[in-house]
Amino acid sequence: MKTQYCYAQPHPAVTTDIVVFTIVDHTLSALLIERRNDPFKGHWALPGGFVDMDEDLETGALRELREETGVDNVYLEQLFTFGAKNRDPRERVITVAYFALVPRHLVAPHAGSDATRLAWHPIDNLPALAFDHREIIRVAQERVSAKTRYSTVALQFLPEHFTLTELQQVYEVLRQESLDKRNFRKWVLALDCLEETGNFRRQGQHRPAKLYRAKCRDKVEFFK
Amino acid sequence: MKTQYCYAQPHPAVTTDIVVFTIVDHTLSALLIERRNDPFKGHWALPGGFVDMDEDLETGALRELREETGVDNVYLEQLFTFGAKNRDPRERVITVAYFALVPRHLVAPHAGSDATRLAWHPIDNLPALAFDHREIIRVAQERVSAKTRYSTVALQFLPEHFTLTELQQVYEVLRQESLDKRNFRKWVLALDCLEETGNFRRQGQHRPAKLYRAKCRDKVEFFK
DNA sequence: GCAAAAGTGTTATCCCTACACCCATGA
DNA sequence: TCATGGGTGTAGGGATAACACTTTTGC
Repeated sequence: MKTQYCYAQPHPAVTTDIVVFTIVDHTLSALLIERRNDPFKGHWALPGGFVDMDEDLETGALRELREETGVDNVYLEQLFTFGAKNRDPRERVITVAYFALVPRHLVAPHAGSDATRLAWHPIDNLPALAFDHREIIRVAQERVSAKTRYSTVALQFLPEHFTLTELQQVYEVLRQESLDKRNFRKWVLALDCLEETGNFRRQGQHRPAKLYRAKCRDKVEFFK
Repeated sequence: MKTQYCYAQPHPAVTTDIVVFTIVDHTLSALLIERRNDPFKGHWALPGGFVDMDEDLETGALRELREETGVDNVYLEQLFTFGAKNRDPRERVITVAYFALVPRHLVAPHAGSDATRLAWHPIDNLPALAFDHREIIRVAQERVSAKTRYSTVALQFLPEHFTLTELQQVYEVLRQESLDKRNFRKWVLALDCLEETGNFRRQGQHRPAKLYRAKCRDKVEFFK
């Protein structure tokens, strides 16, 4: 006999979905999984899945991320909860959406055990998406862009050591505008969140760049 | 035979809880209901309840608010989803928290049909609260305070017509600091969100105050 | 006429913006 | 020596912050 879970009142299913952002080739990109089953078979979707009864929401999101993409140890923040009554054709599903920011090259996403396809997609050229995932990505992008204006989230896109030019490029991608190099450096150094590592990156036939590190990595600070 | 709702996988219960804020006597206050049943019988709690299967989340929050407090037609915004695995001793309950901002005196909250007690409580002097509702209120307060810095949410605490002094008091309560009258007026008028009604409020033995109105009530705008 | 809150401008300071050239390296 | 990106300072303008007195009313 099949196990059943019964309640006096109807209960919705609850999932987490995670918008994993990174920057690929100067473009904000999201990590998507190709669905192998209906509904939306063949469409791309956000990593995510059902919340276990004995895990917190954020723990569930991290677990899904690890299981489905191999991505681990990243910045994660709750985004919004999407619960339109018909957003899933099967049953009532409420999803608590998160976004994660990861440094490109530092994480090597790989499909989970069911060997689904996994790929980075530039957010301004997304394929057909399952459910309301396009809307979720849109909201996530807005949130991340907004947060670059009053916090240090942008650092989460970079590995431990980075140059100021790399950091500036992150800001330029997120804010969709080019920034003045001198003003950017003055501003970002005045935040007092960075420190020189003392080392340099030498690449190409030009002057080596100073490497910086966040004074407090994994703590996003607010300013203004 | 009792109706049962059965699923192949365990499902959590999903509720909405609403932090209704207003300003009473120069103090930010939240609307609370005294619980008449266990768990937390006799403690105070946020209005809220289970989401119906055929209503959207925000619709559910508005319905609960109306049913339990009589509050209707107010500014409502999703806050955060709280889903710690043991936050409700009965079963797994995930709550999508909202906050509402209401003009004092304009809404006349009254207890719902079950005649529970209902009262405004200053947020810096809260009674014993049920579940994690104190934490939810804390997060809501932070969010509202933060939003006054870059949006016109503060207008939602006032009725249609108000004086600049009243508006300044709202800002002072939310930002917990006193503001310079001349600078405040210059700043708020420069936002170009207000217009004079042409009428005056005369009260007390002093010069009457010009009444203003939001150019676009019920649209919260961002600036900076 | 007096108490009480409404209303109103100017100045100094700080921050943001615009802008151009020298430096260190590898080929 | 040349090509390439790394690195640096200053001046002007706009926004913010500090600050005090006159106006209108009810009693």
